[in-house]
Amino acid sequence: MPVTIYDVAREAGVSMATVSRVVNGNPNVKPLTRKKVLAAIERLGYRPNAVARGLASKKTTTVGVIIPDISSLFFSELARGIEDIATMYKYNIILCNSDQRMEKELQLINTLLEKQVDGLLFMGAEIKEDHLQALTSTSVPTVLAATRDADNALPSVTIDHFQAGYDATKALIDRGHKRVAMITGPLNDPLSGLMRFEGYKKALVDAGIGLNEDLVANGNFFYESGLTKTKQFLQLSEPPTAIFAANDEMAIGAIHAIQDSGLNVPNDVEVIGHDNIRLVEMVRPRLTSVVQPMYDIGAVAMRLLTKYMNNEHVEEHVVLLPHRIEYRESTRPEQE
Amino acid sequence: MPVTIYDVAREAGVSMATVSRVVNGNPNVKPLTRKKVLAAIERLGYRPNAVARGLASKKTTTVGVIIPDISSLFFSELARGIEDIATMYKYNIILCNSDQRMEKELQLINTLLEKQVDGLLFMGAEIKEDHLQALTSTSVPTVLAATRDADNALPSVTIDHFQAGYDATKALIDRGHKRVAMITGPLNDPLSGLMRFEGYKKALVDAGIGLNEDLVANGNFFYESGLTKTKQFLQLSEPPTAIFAANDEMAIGAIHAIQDSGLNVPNDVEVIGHDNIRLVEMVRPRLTSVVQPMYDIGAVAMRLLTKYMNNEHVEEHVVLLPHRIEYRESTRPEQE
DNA sequence: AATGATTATGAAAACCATTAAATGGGGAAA
DNA sequence: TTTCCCCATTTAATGGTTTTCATAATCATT
Repeated sequence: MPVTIYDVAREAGVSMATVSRVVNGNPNVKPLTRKKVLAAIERLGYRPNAVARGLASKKTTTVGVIIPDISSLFFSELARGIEDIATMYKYNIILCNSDQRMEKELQLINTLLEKQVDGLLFMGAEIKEDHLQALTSTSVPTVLAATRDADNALPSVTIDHFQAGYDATKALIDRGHKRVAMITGPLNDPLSGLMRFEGYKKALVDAGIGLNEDLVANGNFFYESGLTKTKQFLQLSEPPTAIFAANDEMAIGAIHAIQDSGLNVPNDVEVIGHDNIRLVEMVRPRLTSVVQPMYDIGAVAMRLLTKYMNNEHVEEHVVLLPHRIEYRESTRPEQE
Repeated sequence: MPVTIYDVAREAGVSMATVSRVVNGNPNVKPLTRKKVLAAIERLGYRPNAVARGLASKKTTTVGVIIPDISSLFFSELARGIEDIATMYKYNIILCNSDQRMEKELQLINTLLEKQVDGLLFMGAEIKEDHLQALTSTSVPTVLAATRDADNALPSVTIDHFQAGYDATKALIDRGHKRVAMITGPLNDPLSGLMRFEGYKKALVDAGIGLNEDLVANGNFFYESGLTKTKQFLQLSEPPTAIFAANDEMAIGAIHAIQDSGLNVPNDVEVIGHDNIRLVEMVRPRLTSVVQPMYDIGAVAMRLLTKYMNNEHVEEHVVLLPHRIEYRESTRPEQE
């Protein structure tokens, strides 16, 4: 029923190979022939079948994207970066939510490979041996975005989370704080969880303050957890005067907990978040945050993937993007 | 190089047809044969090629999703609903951002049809003649999510935006307000823009108040626009005592503008937003908002699409989901 | 044991393109 | 004129499945 390349060939009085050349912009076609073919295509309303093309050419111009949760402010921004660059290079995206469940992740990798994607972009928390095995069981190139495997076996694009945690903590210490609390992410998340926390600890030690267990709480990256953990902090006999939260949602929860207990941000407690999601501008006081360039991470990761898919040479397969702190009103202007 | 169904057939000593049956769960296979085939598959590490399958079966178990902007809080939630149900029915999603640019939308429709998607899920603002033409140039079923065409020619899933605008406005009027302002969306957006505004006007008229042009501002759905439009409202000689914003981001901007000018929400000005995105819980005061069930819209739209793809009977192709107002602290407790 | 009804299996034709190799025609060089 | 080369085009093979149709095997009935 649908129009095939064969129909066009007959209509134009040429072979299907010639039609194929015209469709694919091959220059070896006489202008007159091209015109005839184009006319036939127009007349018949021919639309090339990408599935057949994929089978014949072994290329689908499609990449698989495995993401924990597209409805997250953080990942949706990343996804946008991925998709924009993909579009730029004429790829489409098959998007899959994993909820960071390993079995789902493995199953998705498999499904995407069955679908013959030209490349794979993976976002998640921890990369286990099973992941590596699944991803290397094939020649399909893979790039990790905002994620890294322990041995750097796979190409990845991230920021330096240890340094980010260090910087945020040090910024608070430099403002004269001795009691700097941290609301961490889940510590089984090696980068956003563990590394930021390690950076925090190192900054404390370097400043001669040392770690106070009472001032550390494990959050889960959600607003609620920032709220409740901070309430607990405020009930300490010596509550913190500054809080670093491992992401912005928790930081905003922290701010509200502080405000709800009658205290002022930043005068009583200063707060720094992490990621600099769009939300930080939409709260009062606006949130000081470590800028993790989500869009760029996605974009760079996708760009890197295109290089692998084209067999271009890649000089450095572990990319670290710069971060910085964007100061807003949840911290006081720096002391001179 | 990769293992094909033929390799498995040889290894197992059967024909490819039998292997195909085993792989696809066809019951007409002797248990012993099935076992042999399964063993061969395991031994060879066979992974079915979905592209070849798609060519042969004319089904790709993939649906195309055209969305204005995946990084938007609103649409990413919708997308999650879509993806969850898609997964449930064993479909994958090709996700494309349109930025609501018509030429891009049309081009994406075409690309997705080339890729032989089994169905199409479209989100956007206005559905023009060109869209309808592109979408009906094919037998691939399409469902509109959070979008509707003027003639209801296409299946769609939305809420009643007129009624939603009416209800929000009436809620404010019922609280005794005479000067109820509205920050609308772009009025070329028929539902979120125009319809909500129409509902607002009707509620005013029904209450015998009538439209006051000074109390209407056209926003663009972004935080900034809520902020600036509200500042303008507050400079009027008779500023509004209540504001209905066509979405939550603008409503939060409105709250901040009010607070920044030293006034109190809700005591001086009450504010109602629209959509009930996750953000509404993360501001102080928390925002009263018209609940538009984004996740459900996505989920229901996808479910509807599966019915069309399976040629199941559909009783009603224009689905209206219920909405309601979730009251929080940006409005005062209702008068008895 | 013959018959018919099921069930299990195989052979081969789609599916719709790409692509490598073959072909034919035209022009230039010998 | 013959030979060689180049360009445009065609022929035919290929990609990995599903699916139809035919055949073979099994089983229950009589």
